[in-house]
Amino acid sequence: MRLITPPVGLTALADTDLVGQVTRILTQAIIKGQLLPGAKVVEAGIARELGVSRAPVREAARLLEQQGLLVSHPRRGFFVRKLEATDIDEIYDLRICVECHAGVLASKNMTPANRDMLRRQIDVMHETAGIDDHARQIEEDYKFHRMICEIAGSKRLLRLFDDLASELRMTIGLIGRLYDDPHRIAQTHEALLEVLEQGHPDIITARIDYHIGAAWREVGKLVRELPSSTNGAAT
Amino acid sequence: MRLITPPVGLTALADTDLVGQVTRILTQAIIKGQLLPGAKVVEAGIARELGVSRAPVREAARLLEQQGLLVSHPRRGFFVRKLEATDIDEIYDLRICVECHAGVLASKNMTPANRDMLRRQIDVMHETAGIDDHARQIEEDYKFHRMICEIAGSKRLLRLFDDLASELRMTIGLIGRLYDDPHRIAQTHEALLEVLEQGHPDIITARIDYHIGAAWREVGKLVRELPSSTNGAAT
DNA sequence: CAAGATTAAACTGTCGACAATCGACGATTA
DNA sequence: TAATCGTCGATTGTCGACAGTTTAATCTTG
Repeated sequence: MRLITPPVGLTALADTDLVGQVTRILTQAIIKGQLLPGAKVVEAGIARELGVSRAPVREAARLLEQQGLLVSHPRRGFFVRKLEATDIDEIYDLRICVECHAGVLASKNMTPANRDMLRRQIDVMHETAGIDDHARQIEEDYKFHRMICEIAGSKRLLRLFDDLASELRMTIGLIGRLYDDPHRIAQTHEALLEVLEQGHPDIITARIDYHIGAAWREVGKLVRELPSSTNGAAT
Repeated sequence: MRLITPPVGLTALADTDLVGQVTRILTQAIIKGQLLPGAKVVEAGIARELGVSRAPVREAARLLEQQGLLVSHPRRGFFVRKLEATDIDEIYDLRICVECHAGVLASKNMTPANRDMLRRQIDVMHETAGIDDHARQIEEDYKFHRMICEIAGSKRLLRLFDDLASELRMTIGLIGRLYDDPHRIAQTHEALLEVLEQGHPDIITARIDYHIGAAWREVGKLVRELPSSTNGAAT
């Protein structure tokens, strides 16, 4: 069977997928702090506000639960997850494990195109370093690390990174500021890129371990300084 | 309205936590091969067969999608995921990454109680080695590895392992038999436990890397031997 | 006035229904 | 004859409703 009508290269039009939209909106609301940690997510309320029924909201909430942004107490509803210090530790610990691996894989797939992509991202980081938009700066930082996972070439690795990043984003509103000078952070990434190009697994691992470990220590310090909402959302 | 889609032979269920039950039942149906890879999962059919409405079934399907057991084609429904050879590779690659890390963490938390638990599990593996129940043998193997993740003490690490194992379980019906003598596999785990007790990170990593790598190579060989359903579940 | 009991409101879990959409099959045309 | 179009049944996406449970608000009582 031959191809009868040749494709003309049109972009598929936006699906009116409500579940996906609700998921994105809720995620943004949590990141932006409109939904504070521990807050109850009332299905009917969200549904009314968005002009949809509860069914899509419930399905979206289940997704966000699986993703770690919400917790579900049966018969009582969904609540915005409260990240404890131990959660932060777990996430950063996994990040190190995962990103070290991604780095090694990525270095094997390193092409000029990939190198340029990373290089350009570092440029973007330098550009946004001057602007007073911490959320944006953190986001550009994530983008760089995400690229490494993309280059590693494993869908599951990438999804894992996205999940972890998504959980960490919750803390942006909490922390509110970067833990170091943005330019300095960008420079750190230059060094990281250099090591990736060189391609020695041990060195890459050590470097990424230190890189993320540094962030871990700083964020951990900040989190422990905070009023540190003591309860665990249980009862 | 007649029954259009043929029943899959699912059992009835209780009346609380429907979503959880449907999730478990569908998972089992996939593992046991009642729902073959590529098969369409008709919401109404499943719902009718289980005696519930479509709402819980949809939510369960969404969970299984996030978990990688199902894929969703918008407006066309859910289908049982088809694992390609590259998927197997990704999963085992991640398993190595994750379980090496878990092993190192676990060795730090190693207590007599933990040691005994692992030891007993190896005994169980030896016991079931004689029985002609390959699914059971594989399950006991997973249990041992899961214990290591439990001992590691990170909820996220454990969940990650469960997700990966869940995806791999899909292949049990596909592979159908163990890739090696069960007793020999059990012995391998004894060596693994020994290394864990000793507590040298590098040795642990190397050992687990080799241990899982061996399974990877064997399973990979089996998968590539199969008719290897070439298409991607489209149409 | 405080603590427990009681009642009312709100919310979740689940269901059945309806319109929009998809895939299959047969009709149509060159 | 083969490719395209039109039609129809099956299935999804979404909705509004109802029962049971949880939460709060109010009342009772020592």
